[in-house]
Amino acid sequence: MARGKIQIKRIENSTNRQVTYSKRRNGLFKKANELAVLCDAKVSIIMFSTTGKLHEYMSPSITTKQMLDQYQKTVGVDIWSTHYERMQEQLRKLKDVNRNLRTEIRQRMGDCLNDLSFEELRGLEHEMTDSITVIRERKNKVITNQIETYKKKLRNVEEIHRNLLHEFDAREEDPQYGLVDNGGDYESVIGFQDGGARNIFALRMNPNHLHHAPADLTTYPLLD
Amino acid sequence: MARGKIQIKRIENSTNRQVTYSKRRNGLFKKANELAVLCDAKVSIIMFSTTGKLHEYMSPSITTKQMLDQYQKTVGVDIWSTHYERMQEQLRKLKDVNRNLRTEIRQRMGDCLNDLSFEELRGLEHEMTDSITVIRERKNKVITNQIETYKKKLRNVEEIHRNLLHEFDAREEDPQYGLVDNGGDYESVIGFQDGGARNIFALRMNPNHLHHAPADLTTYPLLD
DNA sequence: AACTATTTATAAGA
DNA sequence: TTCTTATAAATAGTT
Repeated sequence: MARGKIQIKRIENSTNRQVTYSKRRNGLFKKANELAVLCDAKVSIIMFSTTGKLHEYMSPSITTKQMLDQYQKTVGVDIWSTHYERMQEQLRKLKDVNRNLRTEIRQRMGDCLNDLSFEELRGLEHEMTDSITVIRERKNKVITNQIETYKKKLRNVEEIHRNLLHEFDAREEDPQYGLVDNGGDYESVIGFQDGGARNIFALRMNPNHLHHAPADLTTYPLLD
Repeated sequence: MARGKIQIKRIENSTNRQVTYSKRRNGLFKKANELAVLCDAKVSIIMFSTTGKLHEYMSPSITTKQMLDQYQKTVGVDIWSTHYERMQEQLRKLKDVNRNLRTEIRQRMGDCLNDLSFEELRGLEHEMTDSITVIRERKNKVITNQIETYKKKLRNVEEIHRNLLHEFDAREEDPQYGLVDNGGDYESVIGFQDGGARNIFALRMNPNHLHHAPADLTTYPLLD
């Protein structure tokens, strides 16, 4: 628009195009700013050059996000919907899976059996009976291991006890060490063994008094 | 910029401001289009007037969505992250819940027992034993009901059979009806009872040959 | 919406 | 990139 009129069509000379892009971009942003100030409007310009470089203008006192949120609200179409779609699908699938898992657990707890056929009930009973066998074996293994551990600890404590008694006798026979009396409280020495002796008696408690609190299904919210 | 220079500041006269907004908006869009064509660039202008009215310009051959997607990709996802955050949190929670449910089922199937203490194993065993009782009761109720149903159907079929025989005898004594012989295939009549008679024999099959295929845990993907 | 005096933008050259 | 400048384009105020 100076030194000669030009056709409005793509500038073929690359350098020329680049220069014009830079000059006109500044002009456009200046005009945009004047418009925003003069008319108290919100103006947003986003542009990409051929090479993919981003330039943007925003009215004073507004962020890009505010601008685009308002745009979204005004147009009424959710610009970001496609970005949500995959997530929403994922959520839906997870909720389904969740429901199925929950139902399966309920059935294994004796609830929600009304939908099961005779064959399914037979299978479930059979499977659970097998599982209980496994659980019982594991339980016995655990308790056996525990008892073994306590036996070893007990043997250890007894050994220490014997040694102490032995040393005590030796000193009694040789008065040069003098006689130390702590009231015969050997427990205090045994106590150093991490309370092992005490726990042995704990095993004699009636196990029926130990209560198992299974995880409540309601502690896994479905998040609807 | 004609007939006198103006200050770049908000135009107080409302009508004047409105007119200027309209004129300059057209000018801005024209400039934007020239720039887009001359320099082969993608240009997007979004603007709101004081009254909230929306006007927009997009380069030829690009949609608003493409433009904003490219913008998003260039700037980074930070702009939309707040939109995602709640969903992502939801997804994370659901996956956690899912994992817990899965573990619980596995334990009830006799897997993953290594993390359980003796008390927990005892509780699980006890609980499952109780559940099996419930399942067994339900199973027996179902099969009892089924047997009752088949008994009724059988009685019904026998009744029909008797009536047919009776009618057959009556017609044999009264030749005016003529003699109809379908080869003695009374099954075809019994068959009308929804195959009931046949199913009765099905019950005599060795139930051990019926196989229960429990839902495979792997059919509930975790969607990581 | 049209006109037009004037300002502003800018193409080409340095 | 920046400056210059002749000229095209935009537009403020008016009709």
